[in-house]
Amino acid sequence: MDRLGQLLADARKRRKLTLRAVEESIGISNAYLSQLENGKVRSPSPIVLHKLSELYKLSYATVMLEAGYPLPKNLKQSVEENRLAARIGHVTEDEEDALVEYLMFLRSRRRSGE
Amino acid sequence: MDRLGQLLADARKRRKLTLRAVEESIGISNAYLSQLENGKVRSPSPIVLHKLSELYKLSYATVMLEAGYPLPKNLKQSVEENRLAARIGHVTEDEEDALVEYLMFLRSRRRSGE
DNA sequence: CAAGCTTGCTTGATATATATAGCATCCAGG
DNA sequence: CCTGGATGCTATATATATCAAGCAAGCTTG
Repeated sequence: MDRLGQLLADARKRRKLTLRAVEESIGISNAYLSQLENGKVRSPSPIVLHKLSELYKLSYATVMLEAGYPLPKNLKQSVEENRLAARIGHVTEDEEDALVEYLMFLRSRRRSGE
Repeated sequence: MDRLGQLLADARKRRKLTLRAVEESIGISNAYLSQLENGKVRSPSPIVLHKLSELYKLSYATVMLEAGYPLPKNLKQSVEENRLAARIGHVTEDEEDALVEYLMFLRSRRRSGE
């Protein structure tokens, strides 16, 4: 049930790194790393996991999964939604706000019978 | 800067859900949801974000990205442009037309100095 | 108006992620 | 031996995620 710790510890040893070497390299304290590897952390930050994945050359997705976090299902939905984005292209934040507001206006008008 | 909160708030309203309805639905306290939407949470758990994404029918990848978490590599790029779509949700073809037209209007007006 | 809801928000409490400091063991060289 | 560094670990402190309770403003219905 604590496979994440094992995974991280194995990977670190495979790379022949000490806890303090990792700490120096990516700025995560050796104390915390030790707890991570010994299963004493329930929900480490994805940012921590990402740094470790990169340093150890592990798949970030795999590590996230092992940590018990969900992964994005697939690109399907994103790609679908992307139709609008593709058509509109890049928008500034202000433009985005304006568009959202305008859309809500459009819809409220339609609902109340024009 | 607190775009995650905006994203989540917009999506919830689009689904016409109250904070307490969401709480009941996925077991995240309305108090915490409020803080989330108002940018008072720095690093919400991916599990929370996942539940919200599903309930609101948002792309989990987009939400994660907006929260400042890294994504598995191949996903990242395709979703980056997709913020607008996630915020706006599904639009009919007519609405899409109207939005594009409105955006062009916005831009033309700005270019001519007013 | 009053009583009672609904809704969003704030406050106070608890849990836990993460850091700093320090301990125990091991091993190398003098 | 013994001193000193390296290594993994523990203990304590601080920040912050998350919840339970409750407040304020707005509706609604009598």
